[in-house]
Amino acid sequence: MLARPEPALRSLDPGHPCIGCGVRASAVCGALRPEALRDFRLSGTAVHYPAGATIVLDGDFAATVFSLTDGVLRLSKLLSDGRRQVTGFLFPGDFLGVTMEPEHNFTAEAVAPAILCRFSRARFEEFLDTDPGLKERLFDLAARDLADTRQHLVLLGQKTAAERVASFLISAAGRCPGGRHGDVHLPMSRLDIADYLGLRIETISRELTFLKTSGTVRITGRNSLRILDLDRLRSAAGQ
Amino acid sequence: MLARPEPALRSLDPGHPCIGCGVRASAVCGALRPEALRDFRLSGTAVHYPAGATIVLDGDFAATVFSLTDGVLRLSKLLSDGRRQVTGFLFPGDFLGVTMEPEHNFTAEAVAPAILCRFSRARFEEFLDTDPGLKERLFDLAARDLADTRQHLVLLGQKTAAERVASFLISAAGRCPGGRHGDVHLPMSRLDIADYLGLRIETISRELTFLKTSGTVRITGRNSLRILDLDRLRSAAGQ
DNA sequence: CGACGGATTGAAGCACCTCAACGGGAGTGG
DNA sequence: CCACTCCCGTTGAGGTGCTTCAATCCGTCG
Repeated sequence: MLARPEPALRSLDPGHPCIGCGVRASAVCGALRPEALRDFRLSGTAVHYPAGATIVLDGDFAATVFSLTDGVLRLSKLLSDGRRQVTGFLFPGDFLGVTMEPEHNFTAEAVAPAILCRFSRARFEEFLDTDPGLKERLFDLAARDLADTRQHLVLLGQKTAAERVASFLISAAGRCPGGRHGDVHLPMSRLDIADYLGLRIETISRELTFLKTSGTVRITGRNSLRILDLDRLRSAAGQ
Repeated sequence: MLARPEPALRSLDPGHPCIGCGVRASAVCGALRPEALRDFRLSGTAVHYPAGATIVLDGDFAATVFSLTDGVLRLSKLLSDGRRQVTGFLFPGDFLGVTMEPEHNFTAEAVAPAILCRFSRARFEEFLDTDPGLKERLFDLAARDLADTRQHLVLLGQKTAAERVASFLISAAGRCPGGRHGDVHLPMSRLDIADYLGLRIETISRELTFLKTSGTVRITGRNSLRILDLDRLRSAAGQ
């Protein structure tokens, strides 16, 4: 079960509802044959969520799974007293519910207005049985998710505030859409970043201004910055 | 792909090499039919490691996968300057290499003398294709692993030292073998615990003595303790 | 323009770390 | 059997990195 190459994207009927989907190649759907994709798409419906909306709640029965086609989601877990750990962010092409567990084990909320392709889980499982490639794709996604989460453990358990912020910017540059020429778009708030990195918003702010004054980055807006010195940022990230 | 009940363990030939394996029911092998199990077992060999031995290294090509039949393993990731994050511990019945990725993404070392059942990955993948139950079992294991790791994120990102130690003891009581009547066996060193919890050994020590003086636990040995007040420990764990 | 919410900056506090000394059980050699 | 040693764990005292609390800034929207 080696990571296999992206399946070639075959041509679709002009009228196919997935024809305009910008994430078809990278999303799980990309693993499907065109014929299967039609059935697949017909079994799912596009749903819109405004910024701040909750898509699934931690502990909810997982009656549905989603493919994110547009927007950004924040995944988080809450302690009883309100402390929140953001476990990750989802970007277009990402799948919500990879583990196919009976209950979701995190809360998913829209950071930016989001469009998702929703499937009933029962229906989705039928596709899993029909199309072996889809199952393998899902397994690969879970494996990658696990590797990313372990890296996140290292960050939270061992890294300093400066290293956490630098690491975050590097991974954001790689994952957020629009990461050309060192331009990084940060759709989430400082509080989201803080809860993701296990820090306070003031610390995020201080570390960002330090990176700014040291000439490592240029803050180009509330939700955007440009990496000026990637080498320095990498060494600041502590590996 | 709901978590399915343990497959009933069918009777084995008296001469079968797996007949005496104490973890057959709970390990991945439990998903196999007796006929398949025989072939399976013949393709794997039992290997012994002394305490402290390295089984796999982070980044190593994953030519083999393992099922742990006896002992305890420590999984960890290293930063370049030597800081170490222990991402988890493996106990008898656990599988090493669930994600079937081309490279291991953590180092696995024996905390206590360990016996593992080793399989070539290529051979193991053949079994995956033959026995659909095995593949599902592996997926379920990966899903549980991911859920555990996310819970660990919450611990490292949000919890205080006292909460981390209490949480650790509770989960150790559930996972370590021999956890009757509140007796908890801690096969790993204080340093291992510290690196698992993102703390220093001195802090572990201080929190344990606090739990002792508050009457929550009784330290019965260097590697063992007894939980006297589980309710108090639970509330100390912060959920 | 004024008000609001998110972000930044500053000053003081504290949780955990660092450094250092001590203790105690296991193994070894006499 | 005891004495020695080593290693791991514990305890203490002082330091620091991040937090907490509070004030200010700034872009957005009415």
